[in-house]
Amino acid sequence: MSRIASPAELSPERETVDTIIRGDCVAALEALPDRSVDVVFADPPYNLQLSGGLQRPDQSHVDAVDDEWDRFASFEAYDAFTRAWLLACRRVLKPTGTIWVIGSYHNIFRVGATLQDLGFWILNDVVWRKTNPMPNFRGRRFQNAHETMIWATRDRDARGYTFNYEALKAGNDDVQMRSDWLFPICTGGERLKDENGRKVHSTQKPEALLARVLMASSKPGDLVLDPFFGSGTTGAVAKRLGRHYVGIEREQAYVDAAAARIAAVEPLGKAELQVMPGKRSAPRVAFTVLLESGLVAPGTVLHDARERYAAVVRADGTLVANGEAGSIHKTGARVQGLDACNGWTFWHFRTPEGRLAPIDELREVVRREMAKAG
Amino acid sequence: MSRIASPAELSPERETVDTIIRGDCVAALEALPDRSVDVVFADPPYNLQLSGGLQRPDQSHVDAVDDEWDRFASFEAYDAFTRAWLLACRRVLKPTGTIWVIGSYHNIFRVGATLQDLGFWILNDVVWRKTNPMPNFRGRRFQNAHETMIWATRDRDARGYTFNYEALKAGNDDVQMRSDWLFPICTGGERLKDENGRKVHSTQKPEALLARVLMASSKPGDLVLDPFFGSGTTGAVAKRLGRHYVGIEREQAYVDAAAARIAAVEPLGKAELQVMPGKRSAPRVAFTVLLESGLVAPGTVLHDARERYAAVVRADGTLVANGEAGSIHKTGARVQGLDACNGWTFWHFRTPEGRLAPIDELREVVRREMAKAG
DNA sequence: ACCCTAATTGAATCATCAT
DNA sequence: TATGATGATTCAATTAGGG
Repeated sequence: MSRIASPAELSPERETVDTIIRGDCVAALEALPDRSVDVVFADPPYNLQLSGGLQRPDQSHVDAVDDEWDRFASFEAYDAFTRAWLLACRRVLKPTGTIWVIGSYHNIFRVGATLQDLGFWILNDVVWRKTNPMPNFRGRRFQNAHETMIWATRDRDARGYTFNYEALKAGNDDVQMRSDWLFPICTGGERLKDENGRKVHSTQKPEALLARVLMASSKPGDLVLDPFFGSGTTGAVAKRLGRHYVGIEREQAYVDAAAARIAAVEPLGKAELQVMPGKRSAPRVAFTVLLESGLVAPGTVLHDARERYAAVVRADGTLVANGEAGSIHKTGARVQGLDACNGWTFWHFRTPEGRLAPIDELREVVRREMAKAG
Repeated sequence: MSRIASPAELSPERETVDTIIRGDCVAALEALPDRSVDVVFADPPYNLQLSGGLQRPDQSHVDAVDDEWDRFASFEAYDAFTRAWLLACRRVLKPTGTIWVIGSYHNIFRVGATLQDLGFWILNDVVWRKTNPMPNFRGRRFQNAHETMIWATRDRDARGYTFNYEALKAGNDDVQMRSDWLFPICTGGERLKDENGRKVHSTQKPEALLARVLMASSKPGDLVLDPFFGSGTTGAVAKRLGRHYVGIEREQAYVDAAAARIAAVEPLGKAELQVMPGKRSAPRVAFTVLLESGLVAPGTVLHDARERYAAVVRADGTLVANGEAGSIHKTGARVQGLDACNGWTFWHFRTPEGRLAPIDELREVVRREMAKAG
């Protein structure tokens, strides 16, 4: 199922979808065409000031020294590395695409500032609260019980990015999804182990986290890029949710583990993957269509829900209230003394049973008719 | 009780304790001696970049932060401002002192990176989760339900900073305090209002938040500095908790309001200066969590208790019945022809033993898991 | 005094399409 | 690219007011 490739085999002209590219992230990204990716999910290394030392953008090793100048130099090197991979991701991101980056306080502030400097526009920071974080053993700090994700568009004025607001709300007891998410860390059967029972990757992310990220910000069939693929959680969840993926990973051991893992994933069926659409994506229906189809007769009197206002429907699809005519929206706004109004939900008609119902219900009737007719 | 001073009256030699200094933060800090402050709590301007107005769905106007003090020409200008006040704070901070800075995604990444650049050493980032955040009115993003605080020492190898680990743990059901805190925003009687009933300051912080900050990272008698004093929450809480304070504030109106507020504060007796337990989080479980955690698989068919109705679970956390999708509650209501329905108790799944059980049982499983995180 | 409903409000980077 | 029309969109808490 998932192909493994080295950068040399790939070019923007060749198919890279559902592939793990082995190699350095910036170099490997050259194999991807401009503006081809819908969502980037990145879990970059933050081996900052730690025993492992720091890598330059060219992956050469920086000697860890505790001098003042070196500390500065180290942050600079990390920033340069961050700039390089973020710029490469930005090139391959569609104008309507979004990027997620996850990190901890060691690196997330530098990543966030760099994102802003490069022109990305932050939509949210989202906190992953861990149900079962590692305790603080020394008792010298608060238990580090969360990580931070930044969600951003490519550009400040980006329009048309995917956010499945309605579906998230419907799955969240009908209240909108907040910026703090609670999930367990990755343990148990989900955690990849090698033949000696040791964990394959030190920071394997839980699939539940990626599932919410991808359900929120992508559509079935979208292309998801993970430039630090690691154990392949992004690929596994993308495949299960009917999204395409490209993963980039330097270490052969991770590549192999991820490929095997993804191969075992069974994608969900089309029906289960349908995302609940919001009204925004529904076809537009003009008020005149209700008249033309006989659902509303000229001369009908419409009211607001509490019958404080009234208006009469004219044959041309306008409403008249207090002697002035206008669209359902304009008239609704005018009678209330407001700037704007959604006439579809404001104006009500009386049903045969005597109930007062919004004309939006009639629009729904029309939409169902339209759907049947194709 | 609290003295108000202009910088000209002050010098490092004169006593500045329990004083509000009116003036620019960097200039006013020159009045303070080197290494004299135990804790800095800073709530700098967030550099919100609001383009236009915002209306609620009912067309009422959202009173946004449009204060002059929050306007910066560019990220560069904001960074220069941040460097300047952080450097000034660093000079007056004791080698054993710590600094807190609060912000949102608009500014906190730049603040955090600057802290690191200047040599501060981050101990934790702490998330303030709001019980009652403002909604996202247009449904284009996640509800912005938290702010971030960074807690840092003056230097990388700082020793001897105050962290009342045992006291915090004792007040937290004997488990160590996590990095995610839950508090309501500042409203009601605590919120300072002017004679017209309008809020005095657009971003007044809750006293509970400051109380936990100061109880965690300071001792009675310590000196707490707030370089952006605003309505004086830091001073009020410091006085109540038996800490000394210095506040710096540019605007006379804020200075006056803060002075009056602090004057009315009654300090607690020594015996009462114990940690207050945090409010436990309200256990809300989204249906999507059952999917994300694998307790329910997409495609599962749910029934009511008597199997008169059926619905299919989709990956986005919605149910489909008779071709229409919606939340567990909405769908349960629709199939019964009712206005409302508790989907958790209405919809049932078949257990491995063949028993029909409400999905509420699965929610209980998740709740037990989540309870660990508060 | 009490209950129920309505109104108000909070650090917010909050639309899209046709012309 | 700018303008105007259409029409999509809110949660928790407190406070005020009516009965």
